[in-house]
Amino acid sequence: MLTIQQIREQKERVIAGLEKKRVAGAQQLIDEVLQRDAERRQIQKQHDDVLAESNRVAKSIGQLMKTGQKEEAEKAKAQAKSLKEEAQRLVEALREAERKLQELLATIPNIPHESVPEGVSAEDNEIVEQKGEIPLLGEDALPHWELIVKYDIIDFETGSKVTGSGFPFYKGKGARLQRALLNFFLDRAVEAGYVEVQPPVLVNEASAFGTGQLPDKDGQMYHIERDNLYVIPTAEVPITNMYRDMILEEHQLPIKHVGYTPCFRREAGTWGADVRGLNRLHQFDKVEIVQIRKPEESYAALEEMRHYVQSLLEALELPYRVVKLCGGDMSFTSALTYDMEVFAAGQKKWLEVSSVSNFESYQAARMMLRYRTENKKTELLHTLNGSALAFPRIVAALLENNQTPEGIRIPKALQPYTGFDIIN
RNA sequence: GGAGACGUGCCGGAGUGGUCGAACGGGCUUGACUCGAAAUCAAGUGUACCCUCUAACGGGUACCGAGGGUUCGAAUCCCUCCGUCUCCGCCA
Repeated sequence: MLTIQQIREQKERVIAGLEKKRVAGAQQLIDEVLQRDAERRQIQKQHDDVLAESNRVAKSIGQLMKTGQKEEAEKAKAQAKSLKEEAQRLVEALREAERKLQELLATIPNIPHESVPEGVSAEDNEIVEQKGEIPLLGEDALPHWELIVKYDIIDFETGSKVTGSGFPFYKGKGARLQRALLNFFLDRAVEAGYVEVQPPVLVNEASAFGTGQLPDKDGQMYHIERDNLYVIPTAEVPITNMYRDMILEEHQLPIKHVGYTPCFRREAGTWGADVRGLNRLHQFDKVEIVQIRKPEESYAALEEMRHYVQSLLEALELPYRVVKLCGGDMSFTSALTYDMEVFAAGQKKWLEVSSVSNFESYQAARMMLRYRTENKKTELLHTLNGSALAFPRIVAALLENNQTPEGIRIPKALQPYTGFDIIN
């Protein structure tokens, strides 16, 4: 979240940022935050003063007892008691003020980087780069949801029976392709300097809050009520939260991790004609990269991550474009996001396969993730992450773009991992 | 799942109601000594919030797994929860 210090010190910048993100009533929101903050400080001052007095009296009682001044001690006790009662009233008011302030702060999204374009929706996003040949297929080119049936490699109907819609089975070469992608993506990331981790796929409430899924995306996650655990929507959550409540030393930085997990999303109310087949699932596989950086390095790291993801798409010979999201289309927690979209020639659509974001100190503030600077100050770190990559839409594009009368060709880079060069 | 033990600062480890943010040792930082290093000696060494216009400095409050309670006063007593370890059970 934004810290109260940030809001106090850079009020105008914060308001302008929220407006760019199309937050309604930004000015009033920030005014309310500042007013609540002032209230809180005033109450805390009173509370601290009363407690300080109470502590002084309590200490003097100890002295009086030692020197045997019983009467004096009794008098002091009575005084201490009334101070204590006053403090108790104040502590309740203080908690209430803190709770209100925190609640309000938690609803404020991150503010965008200055380079983020103005805009309200995906149509205002800025295309930064486009690479690769868009394949010219004949009129008989099939979308992937027909190809998977034709070659019997992914089975949605059985998944519906066993679990529900959006939970497919991968079979035969389809399953093997998943395994190939997993190893391919992990091997590449490790070569690029990311340390592999295999995280839990269930996280507690504090972790879900730490990376910003709670309270903003409560309805998006599966929740296990009995144990109060959330099923992760992305590996970002457990991996970034490894460092929650930590003060890192400079020599530990930068931190770079890669992890594979299945991801689970309820996607309530988002089903429609344009999310057929693999385009949107409740369970899907993803390899995620995460970096934790000193603030002054984070934008260089973002570019590095973006180019790394591009190199994967190039290795897979997929035509893609890089899109910089506009203010209105960005996520709650992000300061700058690049989406990577591949062209799927069967459905003739661009599909988002990766989203690479710099959260600056937004997640770090929620997680209390800091480092000690050279002059021994503690300072919030910056967190970043990106998909590298999400499997289903990659598979969709591979199937559609590489279909031939003989079968579906597998790109060269993947062949050592699949053990075959065609699905037929 | 059952029984028991335990949870203190960067680490080890004291502390069973008052002057304890916390002995002692190690580590680390700075200084002295040295051509330099080692050894030795001395000093320092947590986090958050608040107050002082800001900052340094200073002052206050809170924090000894978490949350409650008892008390004028709790790391120390009581309750609940979480975690770790040992034994038994179960099991991939």
